Amino acid sequence: MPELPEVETIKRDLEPSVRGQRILRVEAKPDPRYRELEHAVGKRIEAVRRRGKYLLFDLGETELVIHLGMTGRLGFAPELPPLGHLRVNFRLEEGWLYFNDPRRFGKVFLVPKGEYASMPTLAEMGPEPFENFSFEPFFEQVRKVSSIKPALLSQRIVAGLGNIYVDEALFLAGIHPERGKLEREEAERLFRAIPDVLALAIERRGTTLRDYRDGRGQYGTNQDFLRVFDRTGEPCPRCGTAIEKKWVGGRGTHYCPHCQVYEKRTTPHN
DNA sequence: AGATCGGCCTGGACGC
DNA sequence: TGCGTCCAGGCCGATC
Repeated sequence: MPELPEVETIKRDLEPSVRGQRILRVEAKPDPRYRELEHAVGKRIEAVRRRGKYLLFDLGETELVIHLGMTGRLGFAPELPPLGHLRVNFRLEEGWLYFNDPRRFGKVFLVPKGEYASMPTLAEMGPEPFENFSFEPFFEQVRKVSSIKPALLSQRIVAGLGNIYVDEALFLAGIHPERGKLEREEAERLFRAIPDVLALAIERRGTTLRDYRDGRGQYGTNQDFLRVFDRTGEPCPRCGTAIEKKWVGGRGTHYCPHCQVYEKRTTPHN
């Protein structure tokens, strides 16, 4: 469910509410997805950060790592909301930090600060698209991949893209999702498109297709601005050709068959 | 070493 | 109405 823009929105919503508060109690059923949480009791939340799609709560020597999976929803409220799948509840000094997750793909781990061995994707996360993202290392990677979409979903080339924003960025860059071995000009377009797509989605507080809510339980608005994702059969906003859907790397993939061709272009695009 | 596939879960949409 | 099937924003480990 949540990709970088959604997680960033939640982070910005929660930080001012929970920073400085002590964790008084933790409620969670025994489950390998919710690990070592008893050690959070008594700790103060010193800061809230985001890395890719992961939320990191600094508790001093330890760190609370939360990944929302597909349907996870994290929020802060004076009282626990009446949600049907509350998995982990943190009682703070002034309210509750709650984690609701119907499908239980999410994870809540307490780890020694920076110890991410139990979460390989986080441990091997690529650069943040708004911080240390630079073109040449990006090009070095994408010039070698066999298929660009699965490569971007791996989080190793750049952090934070999921199924929605990969499709949107590839559309904006005019690149077919299965294209491999990108040339420099394609890589340049994609390198620009990634932060563009993500920044606009953050401004719009994320994309709510079904489950996503921000840190206050509200919808995002970016779903109204998607160009290809979930728009199968609708006209391409650039050329009018019907958007197609196919399976790439096991994920439903939306693209314009006219603007995003598999072969190398012989004429400059846009 | 890299790519691919199934598994993890529940709920909603759809077809009959 | 009810039932079966398929699909979903992500990650991980096994296998080729």
